[in-house]
Order: sequence, then structure tokens, then C-alpha cells
Amino acid sequence: MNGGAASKDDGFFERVYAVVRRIPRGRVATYGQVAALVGVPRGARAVGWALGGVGRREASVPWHRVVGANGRISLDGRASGLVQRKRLRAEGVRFVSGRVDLSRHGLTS
DNA sequence: ACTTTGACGACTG
DNA sequence: GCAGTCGCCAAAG
Repeated sequence: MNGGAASKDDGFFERVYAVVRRIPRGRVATYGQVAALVGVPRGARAVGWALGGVGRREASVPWHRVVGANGRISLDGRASGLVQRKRLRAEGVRFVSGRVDLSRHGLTS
């Protein structure tokens, strides 16, 4: 499918969703890491913006596996941040000082 | 086409 | 550790 390079799904959002969907359970990735995977090493901001627009895709996109640099939760201080943390913990992710242990669950570790 | 916003990242004081 | 600043990118109005 999608033999042609250009499809109507080549939006930045779709690309981010595809990458986030590929994040294995029990593992986490940073915005910068996701940005690099989608082809924009410095689009961390844009990635966060895209994830915020997940909306109905939240069921198919494990956005909770995406955290800020150093495993810090950008949503910290919001209700969604609490949910994210809870979900990660439910997957067996180890938290240290309110941060995700990237040394253990990092996408590259 | 321009301005503003946003779930970022890294550096400096 | 915290507050302030700059740079980066994409989308919406």
C-alpha cells in the first residue's frame, strides 16, 4: 500500500503517531528521540504539538510513552501527566525522583 | 504572508 | 535545583 511516496497521510502528525505506536511496551522515548525518528532532529516542539492533537487516536497512540528530555514528564503538573505516570508504572517502568529511568527504559538502552 | 502558540531542548546565571 | 533566555519546528488564526 502506498506505493507512491506521497500519500494523503504524509502529515507530520501521522508520522509522529506511527513512531509512537512502534514504541514497545515498558519502554519510553523522548520528544527529541521521536522527532529524530520522524525525520526532524530538532522538531521536539512540533512533536509535542502533534501529540497534543492526538484526540481520538489516543487509544491507538501510546502517547504516555513519550516523555521529555532526561525522562522528565512535560505534562507534570497537569491531570494528563498523572495519567501518563500511572500508565507507565503499570507497564513496569521504574520512576526515580519523579523521572523515568531512561537508563533502564530508554529507547536506545 | 505574518503572528502567535505549544505536551521541547540546551545553556547560562 | 530554579529562573530566565535562545533556538528549533509545525500548525492554526
